Amino acid sequence: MARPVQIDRSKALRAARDIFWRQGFTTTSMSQLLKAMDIGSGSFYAAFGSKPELFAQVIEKYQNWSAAQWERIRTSRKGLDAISEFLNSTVVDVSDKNRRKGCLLVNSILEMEGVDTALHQQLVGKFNGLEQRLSVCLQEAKDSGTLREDLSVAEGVGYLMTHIYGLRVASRAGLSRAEARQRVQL
Amino acid sequence: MARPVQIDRSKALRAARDIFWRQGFTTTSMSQLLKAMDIGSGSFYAAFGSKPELFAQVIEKYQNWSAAQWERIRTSRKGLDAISEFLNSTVVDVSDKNRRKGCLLVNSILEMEGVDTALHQQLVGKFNGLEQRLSVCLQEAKDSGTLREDLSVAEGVGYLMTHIYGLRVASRAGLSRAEARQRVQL
DNA sequence: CCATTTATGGAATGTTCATTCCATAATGGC
DNA sequence: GCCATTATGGAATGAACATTCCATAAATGG
Repeated sequence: MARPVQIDRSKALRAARDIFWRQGFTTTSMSQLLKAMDIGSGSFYAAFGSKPELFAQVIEKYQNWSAAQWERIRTSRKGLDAISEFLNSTVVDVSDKNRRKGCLLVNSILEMEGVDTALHQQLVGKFNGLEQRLSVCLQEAKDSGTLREDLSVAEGVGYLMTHIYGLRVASRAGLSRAEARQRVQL
Repeated sequence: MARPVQIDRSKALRAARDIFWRQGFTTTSMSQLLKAMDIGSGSFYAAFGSKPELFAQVIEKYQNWSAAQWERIRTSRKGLDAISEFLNSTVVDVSDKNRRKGCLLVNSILEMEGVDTALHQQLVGKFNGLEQRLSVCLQEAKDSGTLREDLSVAEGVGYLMTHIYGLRVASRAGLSRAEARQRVQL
């Protein structure tokens, strides 16, 4: 009937994710983006709506992937083990040299502050989901007695969140994977 | 002889610092900047050169102020006391509601990555100066036996740097001063 | 009080950006 | 093989941006 769609949607989304990850949303221009995704502007606007809408879709996919990874960890581990495994995966996720720069979610939270308030809030909400998950694990550890006696669950969560922010950001600022690995050993 | 300069240079620099601190370099447009500094474009380019040059001057001033604050702490405290006091001052510095957003230096390191590589490197260098200072304090603590036995100086520095990054970034993402205060108690 | 010099801020400039427009291309049904 | 339909990518558009230009303003020495 009509000309069929040529673009590979998920391939294009992956390319967009990677360039946003490396350069951020604002810094990445439409011309760079189109070149990276290897499509023309006509197809782009037909398929993804606009630059901000594409970004939202990329974030959504990343978030789903990240949540799935957490589920995978949780099926085999509980308490401090789960947390430790999560920190290890964070180090890997965050330091994939010259492809990625830090954590896409955290980078975007920082960048969108004051640029797109709605998206910023949405991102903060998603990141806070992590706080819930960590809290559950710490409670498990508390119940089974593997958590340090003098540490409350709330304190532990605050400590971990700060540390996780720090890792994700420091790696964007040039921390090597080896250094990051060291810093994960509590 | 000629018309005298009307602008108050240090007042203008302070205004520029505050708007950059709140909004970042890229997001702040020249029209916003000129309004905040309350000067016209003619005077601006005569006095400060360009938007990036102004930014460099602002960073320089901030960095000097920050170094001076460190010196002040060091005159009265040593070892872990100095570090603890530094963390307290970080919390205050970083969470001055609706005037500031996180740490100007860290914010700029993150923002300038891939935008202005030269400035980015320069900023990372300045921030790494902190690593040196912390290292000296931890060594003092080690020597006087106040540092936990099982912690090396290098490990301690890595831990602290991650935590400091985390604090400065989390506060930009909406951490309240009260929460930040809690997280400073090791 | 005039001439000279320099500061000032708003108007003009040229560039870059995201987005839209459009001529062309590619398909399936007839 | 031609028609209807929709995808495509490059050219056109208009807004926003940093910077420059310039007529005017404000000062001092003569």
